[in-house]
This record gives sequence, structure tokens and C-alpha cells, in this order.
Amino acid sequence: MTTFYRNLMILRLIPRYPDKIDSTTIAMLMKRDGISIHHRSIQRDLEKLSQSFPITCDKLHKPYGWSWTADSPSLDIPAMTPSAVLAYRMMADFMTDQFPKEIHDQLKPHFRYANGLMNQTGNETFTEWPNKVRTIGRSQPLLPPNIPAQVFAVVADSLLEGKRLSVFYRKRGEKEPVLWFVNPLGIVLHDRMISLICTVDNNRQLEDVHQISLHRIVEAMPQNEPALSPEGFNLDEYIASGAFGKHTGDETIRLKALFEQDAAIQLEDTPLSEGQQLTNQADGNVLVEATVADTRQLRQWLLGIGGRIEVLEPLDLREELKEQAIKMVSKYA
Amino acid sequence: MTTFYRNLMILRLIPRYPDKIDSTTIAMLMKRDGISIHHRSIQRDLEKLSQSFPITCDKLHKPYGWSWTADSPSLDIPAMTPSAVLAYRMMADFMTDQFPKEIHDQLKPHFRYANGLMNQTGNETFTEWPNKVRTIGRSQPLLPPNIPAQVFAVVADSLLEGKRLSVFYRKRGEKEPVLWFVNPLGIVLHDRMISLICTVDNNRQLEDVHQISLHRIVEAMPQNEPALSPEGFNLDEYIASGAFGKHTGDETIRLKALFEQDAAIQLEDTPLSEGQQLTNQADGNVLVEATVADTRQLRQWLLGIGGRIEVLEPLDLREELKEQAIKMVSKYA
DNA sequence: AAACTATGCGACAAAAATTGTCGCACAATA
DNA sequence: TATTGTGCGACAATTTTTGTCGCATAGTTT
Repeated sequence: MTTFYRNLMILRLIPRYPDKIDSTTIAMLMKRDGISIHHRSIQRDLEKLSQSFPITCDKLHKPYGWSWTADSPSLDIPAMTPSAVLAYRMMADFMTDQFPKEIHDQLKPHFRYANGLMNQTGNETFTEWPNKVRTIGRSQPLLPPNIPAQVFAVVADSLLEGKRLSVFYRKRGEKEPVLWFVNPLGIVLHDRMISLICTVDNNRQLEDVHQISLHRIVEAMPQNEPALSPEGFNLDEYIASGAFGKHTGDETIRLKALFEQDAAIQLEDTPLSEGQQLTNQADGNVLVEATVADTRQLRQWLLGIGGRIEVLEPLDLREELKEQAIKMVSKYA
Repeated sequence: MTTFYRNLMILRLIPRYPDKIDSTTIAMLMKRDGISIHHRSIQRDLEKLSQSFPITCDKLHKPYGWSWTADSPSLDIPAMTPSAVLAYRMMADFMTDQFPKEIHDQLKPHFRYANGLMNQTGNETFTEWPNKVRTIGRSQPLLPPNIPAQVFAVVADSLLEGKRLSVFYRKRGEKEPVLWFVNPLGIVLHDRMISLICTVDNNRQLEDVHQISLHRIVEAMPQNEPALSPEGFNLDEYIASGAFGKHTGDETIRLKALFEQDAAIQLEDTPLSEGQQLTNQADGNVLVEATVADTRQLRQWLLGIGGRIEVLEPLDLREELKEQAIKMVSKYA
């Protein structure tokens, strides 16, 4: 059993193609995990495993480097249940237009596994599987900005390892990128963009917290030094403080609004909040009451419903919408 | 090596908890795949594997049933690269409020793997990892409807295997569920709801294509019969024909609109379409030209921007927005 | 350029494991 | 009650695995 377990471990230690690992490192990691095995045996294992799995070895230079081929399918253990497979497939479809292409590519081998599983499941009638799942976005599709795979890889690595990194960053509207040294604090996916939250310290002097859009990073270079981080930084608080347009993180308002019948239907299925109340009015409208966060998204959503809704409370929100409506009319007049 | 491969295969054949598999079935499946091994050996393998992996055996009844414990983490081979891990983590965070809870639960073991990996990666400083990734939705959050795990499992299974199923379905606004026999054609994720596209054939007579919202299915029962499907059904065409509010699937319009400066900024990063053009006007506004699909989502998005935009073309779209604006003003007046 | 170290690998014998087989006990089923 | 299916202990033959040694050669350091 030790043999089986060790081989499985070797398979998991081997990275996907651009990366590689040598037998000595494997032996070391094994030892760290309490598995004592002779170096020679690992060499033998690798040789054997590479015959049954898509594992290649770079023998050009001396500590041989082993890696899975770039496109080797990922295999999950335990295997997915059919419902997990379906959920996975839906997620994959959903993600396609949510994530920048390069990042989606990172996940492809894992998604492909779910696809492969389905075809394998016996039923030959099911090669047409991809034609059976679709997702329809709720909001206007916008094209996600381009993020070079290299940039994302370096940022992910640095964030994961808690290391500093340097970037050539091109500010909005400027031509020439500038070199920045940054300490990563977190990463935020918003709209279709990805931002690195970090402190900039070109002179190893901590400065304010910045947001850096990944798609404006021209090149990222890992620095092999631990990242400095300001005392008591908290990503949730940072977001709540309004960094991404949310007015408040915690404060909520009690929304009262009259919806026309057909606009209210969706709220029956997908309510605004836990305690949402729908009351049919005599005139056919529906009074909606719910406690929601006071955000920009709320305003956008209410506006998007157009003339089929009338917000009653809170009063200042009502005023805001009224102003917007008047402004719209004046534009089109 | 055969031994290793066989054991790996056994691990993959064992399902997650509610399901189970007995040694005879495993032996049969092995044989089908060309691996000839004595039944007895498989019994021995199972016994040994269960000592090193979270595998349990139901020994109450005689063909013993083996399964992974419900919460056993999934392990991916080859292991994920750091950037895949990060992408995965972002996706998981994003999904939390997109999918019904039950479905999200299906994926949890797979997500947990990515989480576990990160902690394992050596750096102890990184237990605070979950605090480093956040997603901020673009649109108003609505609570996803509840879908019983049983319902989703049966639907997924039937769709996957191309089988009929029967459901107790409660129509919107009605109290009592009704029994329907349906042939699944596809599944669509829209807004926060999930719909099964299918034909209903209570008397084995094919009828029109229906949409069934999963959260209105009270109970689903698999029927062990192949599904009937109408000739030449195509999910994309079905969607394009307007089933989910999209006006057209293929027809696009040339949108011309004046955006106020701050409203136009986001289009620099995430354009509406490939060929989008932004032109700064003398008065500070930005003229946006893009070719987009003529959908409900587009209208909602344009309305959501409120008074900071003026649509110039196409004229009928301009009229539509104008009407909505007038209607809004009249409501608030 | 020389000395030194690290790595890969063939060979070999001892040790360990795997394998097929048989028989018995007992549960499930007819 | 008879019959079939399943689990499991035991055993010996066979195969695999393991640690070790030595040598050749690739990298690295001095």
C-alpha cells in the first residue's frame, strides 16, 4: 500500500508542463511528509509512471525535469457524481464570458475532465452533450479585458506565497508603463475586471492601498522577498469602505416600491431579500417591500426596470430616480 | 504498474457516499476495460485502500457496498498550478451567490480541494487565504430559488443518460403539483433560475417544447426508458427564437449613443463589442458606436445608466427609451 | 583546467507484495 | 429447504519492490 500511495503522491507532485520537478525534490518533499524511500526508487517510479501516464521528462539538462504534458486531462478522485458533472458544466459555460480568456484557459483542463466524463459514461448518444447546456446572462455582455497569462501567473504566485512583486503598469490614458514594486493584499473580481489590491513601496516605504487592474499590467516580475503588509488590513472592510462603488457594506435600507405585474413576477422566484413581501394592489400593481443593501447596483437595477416601477421609500432614493428620469426626458426632448 | 493502475481505477469507480458499488461490479467494469484480475484481488485491494483513504463499506447487507465518505476531499491529478488555484477560488466565490445552494454544495468537495491545496503549498502564513479573494457582482443580487438536491440529481442523471423522467410540477400560482412525464432536451441557466427544456408526453405523444423551472419541481422520479426527442431540435435555435426574452439570436444593431464622460470610462476597459469606437466630443461627452445584439438585456443596461446617456441610433430604440423616461417622470410627478 | 559534487542508471540479491486457487461459512434468494 | 452469491482465511508460487554499490557523465566550484 505504501507503494501505491507513494506513486499517487508522485503523480500529484509533478506539475503541468511549463513547470517541472526533479527526482531529488520529490524525494525531499516525500521525506518531509514522513515517507522515507530511497532516491533510486523514485527514479524507477517516474520511469514506470511515464509509460502509463502523459508524463514527459526533459533530459537535456542534468537534474531531469518531469512534468505532465500541457494538455493532459485532469482526473478527479473520487469521480464526480452526475449532478456535480452537470453543475460543473453549467459553471464552465457561465464562466466562458465572465472571465478573461487567458484565465479561463487555466481552468480548461479541469473543465475538460467533466466533459470527458460525460462522454465516457457509456451512453454513446451523448456526444452531443455540449449542445444541452446553455447559460443566459442577466446583464449586458461586455467583453472582458485581456490579461496576459504570464501576468496572471506571476500575480497568482506572489499572492499565494505572500511575496512582493514588481510590475510595469500603464495607467489609464497614459502611454508609457511605469515600474512599481508592490505588496499584494488581495484580489477582487468586479464587473469583468480583475484588480490586485496592494500597497506600493518603490522605496520600501509603505504607502496607501492601491487597486491595480490586471489588464493594465504590461509585465509582472516576481521578487523573491516576503511581502510587507500594513497592520490590520482587511479586504472586506476595504471593499465596504466604498472602494468599488458600494456605498456601504453593512448599512441596509428598507425599500418600498410599486412594481407593475410583469415586472414583479421575477421577484416571486428570486426575491430581493429573505424577508421580502409582495402585496397585490387593487390597481393590479404589486407592492414590494424588502431590506436591501444601499448600493450602486441597486440604483442601476431599479433604473433598468424603467417605467414599470415606482419607488416609494426611502424618499431620497425616490428623489434620485426622479431626477434621473427628468434628466433622461430632457435629453430626448 | 498494472497493480497501481488497477488501484487507481478502483478509487475512481467508487462513488461518493449516498451511492455505493460492490466488488463484483468493479470486477465486471475492469474486465470490460480489458483488465483481467481475480475477483479476490479486488476484495483485497478494497480492504487495503480503505485503510489509507476515506472509504467506507456498508457491511450490513451482503454484496458489500463501498463508497467515499460524503465529505471526502476530491483530489485532482495533475495538481493545479497556482494560477489555476486562484482562478478556481475566484470562480468558487463568484458561484456562491449565483447558484442555488444545493447545487453549490455539489461542487463543494471540488472547491475545497483548491482551498486545501493552498494551505498545503508550504507557506503557513497563508491560512488567511480565504480573506484574499472577493467578487463583486455587477448587478443587483437576487436570492436564488431553492432546488432540492434530489430533484437536481434526478434531472442531471436523466439528462446525462438520455432517459425520460416524471416530475411533480407546481405551476406558478397554483397550489397542487401535477404529474408530468417529460423527455429532457437541455438545461438553461438564466437569471438565477435553472430551467429544464423538455417535451411533455403524458400519453407518449410528443407535444410542444416546454420550459420547466427546476425550483418548481416538487419531486422527480427517473423512468428507465430512453427519452423521445423531436426531430432536429436545437437548443441554440430554441433560445434564439425568443424563449428567454432575447429578441433575436443573430440579428445585431448598430448602436450609437452619447455617454457622459464617467459613464463611458468602463467601456474603455470592457468594450461592448469587438469593433467598438469611442470618440470624444467637444462638449465632453463620448460618442460610442458598437454593434450589439438587440436584446432585453441591452435595454435594461441602457436604462440603468439613467440620465448619463443619450441613445441616438437606431431610432426605434431611441423612441423606446424616450417613452420609458416619460413614463417614469409621469409616475414620480 | 582541475577538482569536486550531483545525478542517472545498470545490476543484483534479499525482502516484501501480489496473485490465483481452494474451501468453508454464511447471507440472500427462490 | 435448496440454491446461489459473496466474503474471507490460508497457502505456495510468482512477481515486484527495495536498498545498495559502482560507474559514467553532467554541472559546479575553485
